[in-house]
Amino acid sequence: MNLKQLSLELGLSQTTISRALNGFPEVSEATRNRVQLAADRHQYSPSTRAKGLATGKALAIGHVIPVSTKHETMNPIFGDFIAGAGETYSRNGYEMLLSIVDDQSEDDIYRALKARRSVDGVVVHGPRMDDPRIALLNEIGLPFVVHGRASGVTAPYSWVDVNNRRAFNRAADFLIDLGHRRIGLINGLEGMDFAHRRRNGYMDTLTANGIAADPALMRSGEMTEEFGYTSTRDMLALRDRPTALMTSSMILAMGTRRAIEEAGLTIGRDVSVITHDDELSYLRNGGDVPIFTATRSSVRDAGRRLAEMLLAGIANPFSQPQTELLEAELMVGQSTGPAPHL
Amino acid sequence: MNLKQLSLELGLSQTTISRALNGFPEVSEATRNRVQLAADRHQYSPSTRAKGLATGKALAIGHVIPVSTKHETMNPIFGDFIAGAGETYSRNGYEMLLSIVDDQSEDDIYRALKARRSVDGVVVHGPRMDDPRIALLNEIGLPFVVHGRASGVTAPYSWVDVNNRRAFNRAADFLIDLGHRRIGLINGLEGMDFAHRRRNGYMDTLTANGIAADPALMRSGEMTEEFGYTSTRDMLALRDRPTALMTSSMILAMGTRRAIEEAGLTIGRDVSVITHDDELSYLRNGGDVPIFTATRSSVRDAGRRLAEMLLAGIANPFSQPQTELLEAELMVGQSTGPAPHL
DNA sequence: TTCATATACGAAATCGTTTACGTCACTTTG
DNA sequence: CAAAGTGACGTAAACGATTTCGTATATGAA
Repeated sequence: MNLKQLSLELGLSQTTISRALNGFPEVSEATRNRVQLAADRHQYSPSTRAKGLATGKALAIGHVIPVSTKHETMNPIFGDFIAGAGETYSRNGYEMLLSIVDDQSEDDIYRALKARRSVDGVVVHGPRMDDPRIALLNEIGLPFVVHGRASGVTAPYSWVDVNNRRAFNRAADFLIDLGHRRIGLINGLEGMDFAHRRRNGYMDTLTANGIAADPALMRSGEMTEEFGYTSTRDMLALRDRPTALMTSSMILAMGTRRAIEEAGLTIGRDVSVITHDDELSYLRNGGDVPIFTATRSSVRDAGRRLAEMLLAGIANPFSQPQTELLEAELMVGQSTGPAPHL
Repeated sequence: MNLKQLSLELGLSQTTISRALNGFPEVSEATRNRVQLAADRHQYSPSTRAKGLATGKALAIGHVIPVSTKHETMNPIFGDFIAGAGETYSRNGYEMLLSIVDDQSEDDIYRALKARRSVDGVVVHGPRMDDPRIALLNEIGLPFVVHGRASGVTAPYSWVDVNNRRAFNRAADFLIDLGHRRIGLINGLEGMDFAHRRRNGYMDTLTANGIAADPALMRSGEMTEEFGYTSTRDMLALRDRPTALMTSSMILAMGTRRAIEEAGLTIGRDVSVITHDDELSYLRNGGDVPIFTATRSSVRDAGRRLAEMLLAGIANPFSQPQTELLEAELMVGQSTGPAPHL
């Protein structure tokens, strides 16, 4: 069913029908009702393509998901993030376009999305330090919001981020208050901006408390269970082993737990663990009492906020870049306790 | 840059340019090169919307991701699955449209996708038993392939699935060969078709070996770590506790491990565990030697195959429904051993 | 030379909307 | 009562491609 067919059936012009359905004032309530009824009856809904052509808007947002070519790893937070964003999109009549792309050829994708005019804006996932994508998107003039930030990029841009530094400050503080002095960090890949900020938060707090950061206690890599496991296992094998560990994700923390238990130690007693928790729907951190003490911030919520910000920016093209810094809560769970006397 | 601008610059008609770029024969090689060069120079790529309008194809595939309204849970395999499918799409010039939708209002989404003509076909995720979506899609005439199957649906339809029944047959057989008789099952939600098939595989093998299935040893629910944990904890508290457990996902298995270790038992000695492993990129089941003995089948690969099947079906509208049954490998890891004498 | 046949290109319709202008029949106003 | 609004609707031109017919020139055959 299309406009022409409807217009024939109703004996009205396509113009009137279009206006009636889009809520324009220059159409009487009587005919508007008549049109609406007929449209419902035939389940008419305008062709996105034709509408897009006519209006010049795509009514779609692009998400470009980088997949590491080396390990083919896809960030597990991604699912929940787009679940949040998708909510906002559909509420506003937008569609979501997904591009999976290896992190080599990202540039081309953004250019192509712009050239083909298939989206009105994009979300930048997994920003790295000095991320070149921000300059690129500014240059080609495609509206965007970054999930996270890119240290080193001076140009203004819109972003939604968790206060990673503060979160890891507080986590480290919490451990130090419990008497820990040997605190390890198992972090995401070094080039990722969030990992950089978390490490800074961790190191600053250590330094502020007169603790020298020990490179042997700092690991960064792809955030898999396996990496959490091997990192923890190696650190626990040190003669001067850590009494506490901070990890950047629940999945890393699960690997950490495996290594701790395999070493015959008890989590929360022999080794304390604090993890960052993105509140992934399938990885809930326990019920009433969290399993892991964690810095918690919902990535799904971040998706919602970011989508709203992007849509607002598109609706109002001359607005200034917006930013939003989400604070993580520190949830005390069963995985932390006073430092043991070794 | 659009066709008209290019045509003005080159002194050719839009027709010729379109034909040159789309590889039609009625254009001389000389002008084809000239056009190609100019197009490259200006980074011209045709507007998806205009092209779609003109050709009647959307060059896009829709993925409708159901999110359980009750628990807001999103299936963790989803990310890797679309990573696989996305590869195929971009290789064939297709885009991927994502709709996140609560499992109530799925019908409307399919109808809307059809009415708005925004996709050429859709992927059905998470089929349930007697899933009504298959009849719906057949009725409205939108090409589709199901990831999984729907027991009870008699109409033919295309699908790609893992041989869940066989996988759980083999896993149960393996445990029985090791001497286990009390074998628990921690499965996905009862209504999900895959869960049904896995349970059948499990029960058949038990029955075939003269073991009565015990309802106390069978659990099904949302496949979270938490559910794996509580299920295992409860089963281990039984006076006649299981010596082996089968779980439907790595994440469940991690919860299972937590409960086993918390109970002071050792995995692979006191309690054996076999899990199904979808080879999620961030949840690799160990390195050379798998952590968990597992029935393994790559969901990313399934995504690739399914996307190919769907595109083929769209290219050839009168073809018969295709099906593909992927076999899972049994990988022996460290989580299984001979049944202990209780 | 003439007619058929490629070869290489162009004009214009088409896809399904939106939207800038008309238009026409009634008020309303001075 | 004529001019000026106003309310309700229609005409036709976009939007940016593809595609169906043409058409002009060159080539070959009769």
